[in-house]
Amino acid sequence: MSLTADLIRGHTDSIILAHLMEKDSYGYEINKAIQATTGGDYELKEATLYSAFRRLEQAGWISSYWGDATIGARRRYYAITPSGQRFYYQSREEWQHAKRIIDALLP
Amino acid sequence: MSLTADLIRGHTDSIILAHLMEKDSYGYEINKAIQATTGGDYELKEATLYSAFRRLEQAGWISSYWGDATIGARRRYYAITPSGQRFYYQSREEWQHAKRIIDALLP
DNA sequence: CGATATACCTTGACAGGCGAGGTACTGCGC
DNA sequence: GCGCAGTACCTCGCCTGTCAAGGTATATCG
Repeated sequence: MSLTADLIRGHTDSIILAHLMEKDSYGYEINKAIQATTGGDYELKEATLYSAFRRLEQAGWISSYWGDATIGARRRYYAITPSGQRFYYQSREEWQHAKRIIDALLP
Repeated sequence: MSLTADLIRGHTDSIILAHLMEKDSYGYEINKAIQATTGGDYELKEATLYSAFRRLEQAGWISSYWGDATIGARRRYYAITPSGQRFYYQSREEWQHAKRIIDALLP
């Protein structure tokens, strides 16, 4: 929801990478998965999602390839790279850290 | 630290309000308090702090008055308003919510 | 045939964070 | 007496991430 959007700002990259840790995926599917795991409480806006893909690919944390487009709309699949995996683990630790800090500051 | 800066983005307002819940305070002191409670792990940049004050005052969540400047540099004190208190409690709940969402998305 | 769902993408505006720079006063050491 | 560190405030302008709005194309179902 829009309520929490500002607070989750900055976590988009990690959230996307988390899904790519499981398996290669594409934009639409990732977004559906996020909605599913949060029970509809959160979703990425398309513009946010695709600008994140561009950012992540430029950083070398993901790579992309076109899926088989013999049927249906073509899909651009993304795969996480080794450095992307390292970045993900690091981001998760930073999240744990940030969480502790914010919890300490909001008594 | 710069590491967590992006992740805490968006929590500046709540963090400031949290300190004003205890007592009226001024910029410099609030920042020192944040550094103290986080053991130096986090600090607000001055520009961030003062732009937040402007934002919060415009929103009617805090009010300001000049402290006694008979000695030392003058201080502008800030006090939280009733609507600011309501906003603070609401923000804290939203943080709990956002925390749950992010935890669910970063397994 | 039109609506809906899938699936992608771009543009441009906006807001928050912050580096860099500035002001002014006090107290300390040399 | 002078410079420096600490206290305390403030502004300007850039950068980055988000997202509303708009666009494209295909498959399915009634």
